[in-house]
Amino acid sequence: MEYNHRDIENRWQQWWKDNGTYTVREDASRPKYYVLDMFPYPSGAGLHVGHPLGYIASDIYARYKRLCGFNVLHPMGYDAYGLPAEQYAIQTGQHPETTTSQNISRYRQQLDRIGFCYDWNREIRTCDPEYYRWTQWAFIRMFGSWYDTEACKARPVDELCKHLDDNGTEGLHAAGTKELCLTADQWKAMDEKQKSDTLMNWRLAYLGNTMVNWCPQLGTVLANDEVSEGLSVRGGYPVEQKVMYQWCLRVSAYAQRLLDGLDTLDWTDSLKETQRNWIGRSEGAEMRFPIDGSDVELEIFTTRADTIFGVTFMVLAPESAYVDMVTTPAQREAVDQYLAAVKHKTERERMIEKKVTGVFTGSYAVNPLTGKKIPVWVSDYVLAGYGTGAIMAVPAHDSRDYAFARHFDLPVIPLIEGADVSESSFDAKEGRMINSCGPGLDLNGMEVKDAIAATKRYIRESGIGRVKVNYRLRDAIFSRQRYWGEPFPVYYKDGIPCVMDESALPLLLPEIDEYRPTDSGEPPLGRAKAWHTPEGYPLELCTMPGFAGSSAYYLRYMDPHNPEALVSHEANAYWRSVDLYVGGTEHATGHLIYSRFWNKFLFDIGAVVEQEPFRKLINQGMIQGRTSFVYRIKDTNTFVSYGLKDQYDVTPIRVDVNIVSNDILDTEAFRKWRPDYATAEFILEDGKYVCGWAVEKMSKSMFNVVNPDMIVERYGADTLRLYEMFLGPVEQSKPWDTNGIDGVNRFLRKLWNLFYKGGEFLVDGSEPSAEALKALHTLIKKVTGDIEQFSYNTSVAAFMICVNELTRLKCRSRKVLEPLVVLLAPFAPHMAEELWHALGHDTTVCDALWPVWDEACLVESTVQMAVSFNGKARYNITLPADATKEQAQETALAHEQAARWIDGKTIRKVIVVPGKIVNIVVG
RNA sequence: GCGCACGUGGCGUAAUUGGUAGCCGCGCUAGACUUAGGAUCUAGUGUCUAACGACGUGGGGGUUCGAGUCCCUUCGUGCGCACCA
Repeated sequence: MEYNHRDIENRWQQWWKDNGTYTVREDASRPKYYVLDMFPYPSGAGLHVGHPLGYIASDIYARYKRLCGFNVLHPMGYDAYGLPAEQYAIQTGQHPETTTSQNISRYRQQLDRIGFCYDWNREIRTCDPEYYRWTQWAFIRMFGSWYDTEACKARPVDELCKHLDDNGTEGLHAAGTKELCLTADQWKAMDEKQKSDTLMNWRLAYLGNTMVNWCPQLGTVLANDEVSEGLSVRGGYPVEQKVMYQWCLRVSAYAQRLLDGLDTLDWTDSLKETQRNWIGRSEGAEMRFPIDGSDVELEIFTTRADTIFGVTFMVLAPESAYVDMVTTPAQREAVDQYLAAVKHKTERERMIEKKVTGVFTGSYAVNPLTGKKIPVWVSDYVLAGYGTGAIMAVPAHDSRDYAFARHFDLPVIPLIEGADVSESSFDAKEGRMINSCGPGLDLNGMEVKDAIAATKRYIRESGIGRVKVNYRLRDAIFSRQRYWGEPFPVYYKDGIPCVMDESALPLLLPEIDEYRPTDSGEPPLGRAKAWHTPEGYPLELCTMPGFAGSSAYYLRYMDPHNPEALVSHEANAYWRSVDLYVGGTEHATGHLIYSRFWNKFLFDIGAVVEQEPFRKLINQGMIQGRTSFVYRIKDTNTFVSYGLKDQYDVTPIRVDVNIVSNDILDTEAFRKWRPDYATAEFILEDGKYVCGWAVEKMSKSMFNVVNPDMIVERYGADTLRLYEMFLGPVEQSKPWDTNGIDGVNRFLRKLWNLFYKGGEFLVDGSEPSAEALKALHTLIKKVTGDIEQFSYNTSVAAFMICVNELTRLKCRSRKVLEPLVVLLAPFAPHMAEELWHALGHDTTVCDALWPVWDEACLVESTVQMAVSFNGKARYNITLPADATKEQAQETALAHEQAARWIDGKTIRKVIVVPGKIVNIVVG
């Protein structure tokens, strides 16, 4: 019987389905293991060859853990809300739900063909009301919570209200948008609307006027991680800054815990570093500078309080509330002009230009240490969103301040001995302080480090400010002006935002006739009929962002059909958290921050038992596409082959990789590809049209998407699985190519031929030779170690070596081949299952026992001999079995010679290579 | 600019973690077999050399009996943050 992948794979996929092989139940008698993939967004292009890279890696691990006796949870679902489906809906009028479920069926079909061990009974979709009711539920709970910065946890808003009733803000330690100061009487005197507005300052889910990233083309706001270099990550449209009244999540309250938690995680250092960067903790001080001749005090944040004697001006962010307060009538016009100019520039333009701009407000601040008057300026190099939106400028020791001072001819006072500030600032935190003496504080002669400490102490004692930790991490903007997302369980009662009762969930996404914003500029939900509560209060028109549904999905898999809770306490206490999470590194500052935040919040309210959602994380590399190009001669419909293109004036055009083979274009298929090209002419080289190529991200718009279906069809799923693993380390990105796939396929056929020859099943009960056993046990040892380290490429190589060896030995022994099948099961489950049953088993290979290697088999063919050296040290040397006496003596002699180097030191290890000595390790 | 990775044959990669550099696969070369294929098998394949041999892990330097691996420096690539005070 020949190896027929189609027959085998179809048959066993059906069998697994019929027998519920991958159904998982909680089982207290076995240890649990939770393996999770980042669930995909079901795009219209279908699954491409890059998706399965991570899925295969996790599938191998899940299957391996099961063979080792763990009860493995390995679920899959869909991140179903998203922009592409909505944009498609706007164009075609088709309901996003329709296209989304079509795409999901396609994904499911493709996934099934690869033979994953998912428990599909646990499938979830974020757009399913039975799922998103728990997203809405979490939002309601966040709305009803505030963050106690002393207890370091979320607490119910009722307790906050009680505190305000009793003490006002006195003794209140709460993470808030602003520092509020209220007496109990002031609080109690507020009406309902005022109280609601005030509480927004502390709620974890709150409505606030915040600077948002507004994308006009998409008609919606975006979170910071959805914007890159001033462009939207999805679509690449320009993004501008704008103040809007939006729902936000107070992620910033958890900044320190998100930072601390990283130390407990088994993630790569680079990913942790990325998150640390994103959280951006910096220790510094907040200081107040009074404005001369006014009651206003400017509050600034600095990490270089030690440079306070070098402050020669102050700078405000254009959006800062201080600007209005300190601008003098004489400067009013100039300032307004500047603000208008800044406002017209997008963030991207600001970043590209990097020109020094600014305007004087007319006011002077007073340096609290020297009493000197210093001018207050406005400039867009100061960011409104960081610190207090105002800075003290120290041009001698900050390059940005330096550039500004030089441009506007402001004084520069050097504060560090020997620092040359004639050409540029001296930013390093080292050296001895000079020019730094004033009433109450003398830093002269101190090292910078000590000066920072001394200044901090002074600030605390003198009351001119306070030591403060600042984070770069901002609150997450949670409103999206879109249709295809979770509706907020929020209504407005006389303008006061209220959340719905949990018992009323889910709040279903209403049907609308068109998916565009309304003519009056309201979000699409403004088109919904009867979009109000039974009492007639209007419902929120925005929907939640993409990360809402993906923030707690891993919890729902534990208990996917529970109508009472997101996850029952029992299920959560059993599965706890994800032991292994596999996904792309692109989620480092998005999903992986939000999920950790969400989980910590759920932990605070007692809904889950673990502080961190993902114990270990592996980032699979991206499989890039290899885009093919054709070259059209300008203003013609003639295309010139790659080698001749330099002779013409050409435009490169991307062409569908599926009509290109080995860089040769199928010209007939090209003519049929697009109506424009039906009449295309070609200038060929050697009768062929050669395409150019480039490595780019695999995406539909680049026409470089390769679907796994063709590979599965031609070579089978087992070959695809092995090949994707064989390509290189899972973490590494690489362009897709099929150059080595034949080798992997050949290996599977060779392995098959160990069991079958000419249609006959040849495995027998004979005793294996020592060599065959050695080959097997070497493999067991290697593969077991490799799987634990996700080094699958070397595992596949080890399989090849073993099979080649067994083929050479003509080994047909069941004692070798049966364990081999078990080892194969995680990698090539279909073939393993087929062979397992051929060996006479009637249960699945998934329930077999992972073999343990026998060290004795590995050393059996070598002999151990003891060599003593000077009577002081004694150690073992392993020589090959066929080593001659002469060789052994030679070895001993070599030791003696080597001993001259080691002179009195202890011998730790001796490494002997067959025949000759290499070295002696001494300690 | 700051931070984090990484750099090995024609290609993808490996190296027991400081111990024979190049495992395994692709490709290539030669041969065998054959109703000829996108099949299978055998041998060879880092560079230079007719050969002995020498050289070889981006470049330079160092530690070590011994360095792809550790340290310094330089160049190059990728990723993250980026006017964050």
